Amino acid sequence: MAGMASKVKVPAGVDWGRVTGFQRRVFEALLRVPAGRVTSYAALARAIGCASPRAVGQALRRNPFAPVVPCHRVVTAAGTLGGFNGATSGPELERKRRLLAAESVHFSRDGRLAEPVRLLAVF
DNA sequence: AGACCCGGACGCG
DNA sequence: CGCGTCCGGGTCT
Repeated sequence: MAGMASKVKVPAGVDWGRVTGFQRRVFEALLRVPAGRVTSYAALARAIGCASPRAVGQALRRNPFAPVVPCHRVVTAAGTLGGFNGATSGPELERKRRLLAAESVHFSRDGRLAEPVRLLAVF
């Protein structure tokens, strides 16, 4: 029985044929993170058995299904925003912050997650 | 084959 | 506590 690990329904418009196997694993795992919660690159990597959080960031950067595949729900393990759409600061990051704010995920003035409890270490 | 990348852990000052 | 350093896996050229 292949693909039984996840019960998450694949949203319309998402075509796994357009991405690599690794990207698919990342995206499928990410689809389990609900609005109002976030996860980290490291946690996401762990969830799919990958030792390189950076490789996950790489996959998310090239996410062709945003925002259906919610790559904006991935922050750094330290609770800072991380990157978005190839940028680690500037307007793009502001966009990411606003997407999260719309899901009741807020950041303090020091740039860290206001409510760390919202970060799923495992999922 | 080489460079690049949306991170993270660790070591030091 | 804040920095520098190295490691890591995957993808693009």
